[in-house]
Amino acid sequence: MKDFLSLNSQLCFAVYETASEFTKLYASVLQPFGLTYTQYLVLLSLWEKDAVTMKELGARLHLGTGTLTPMISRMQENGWIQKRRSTEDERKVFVYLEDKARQQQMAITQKVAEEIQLCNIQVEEYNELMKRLNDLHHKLQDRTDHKKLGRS
Amino acid sequence: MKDFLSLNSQLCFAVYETASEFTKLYASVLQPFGLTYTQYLVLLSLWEKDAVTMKELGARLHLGTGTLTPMISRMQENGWIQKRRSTEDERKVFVYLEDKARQQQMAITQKVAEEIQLCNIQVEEYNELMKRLNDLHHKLQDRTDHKKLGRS
DNA sequence: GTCATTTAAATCGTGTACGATTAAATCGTA
DNA sequence: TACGATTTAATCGTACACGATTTAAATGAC
Repeated sequence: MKDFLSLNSQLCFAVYETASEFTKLYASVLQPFGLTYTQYLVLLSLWEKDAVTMKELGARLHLGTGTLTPMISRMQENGWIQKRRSTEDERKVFVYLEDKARQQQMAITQKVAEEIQLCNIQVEEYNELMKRLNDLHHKLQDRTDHKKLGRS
Repeated sequence: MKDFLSLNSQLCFAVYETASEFTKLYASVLQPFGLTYTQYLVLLSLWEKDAVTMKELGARLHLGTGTLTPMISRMQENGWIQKRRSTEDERKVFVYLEDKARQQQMAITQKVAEEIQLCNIQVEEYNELMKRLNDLHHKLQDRTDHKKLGRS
């Protein structure tokens, strides 16, 4: 049990600190553009696939409406995106990129790339870390899936 | 640049999603105890070293007073810890574990261990992930250090 | 065709998170 | 020893993040 406590607390801190350092790096790059890290994730998602509903966007980012609704409103106020209620099904709200977001994509990506390069992260490391994160991610998800199905 | 955009967005999502899934796992275990994930990190830190100042606690958790002060107050209201201003130097505020926190350490750790075991995470994976996270963590920090010193 | 159910967003309350500012105590040094 | 600089917390404003509730629209069973 003592082993577990120690290993566990190390992992808790590692995940927590690394994620927050990571976020801060991006935040510092994004600030001049008037973007937060989460808003940047929204743009990343929309650059891949535009014109999605709040529900789909929330699913992609694993965010509920309690987080998404006010954030998307702010992004609309800042001219990054547009929200429009569907006429077909008035429950749905679609989100669209504004020109500003398309025009600045390269500039933002460029600045992020420059900052990342300062860290000297090798592609191998990049991929290995991502693999490890995704493995953990899937194990965490499988666990909840098993629970929902009445444990495996 | 296109390569970078794709790799970068994958890593952004991987870090973000994994950290939030990870946090949610702990949150679900901790909720019956009336603890949040961050409050649990405070306990982990104090179980290792009790009777520290707000400043030291903030340094250990990489949290500023804007986050820490209200959180520590809540934890005091809930009987986990005690805050006492130093008589030697009245600028300093020391944080102490309450009996409740010591008494429940095993029960909390046990519940967390049970939940983690459901994920079938191997020790090798555990260590490898931690190594990768810490490597990234250090590279992120070195980068800011270089900047402060007028770039390397 | 009506009404219960389901679906999609918005809203609310609580709790992080962070940068900037403020306030009080202590320290350094003339 | 006086006083400006530094240190330590607290406070403030903005922005996530999440669970729970609410509201409105669409769907489905009868």
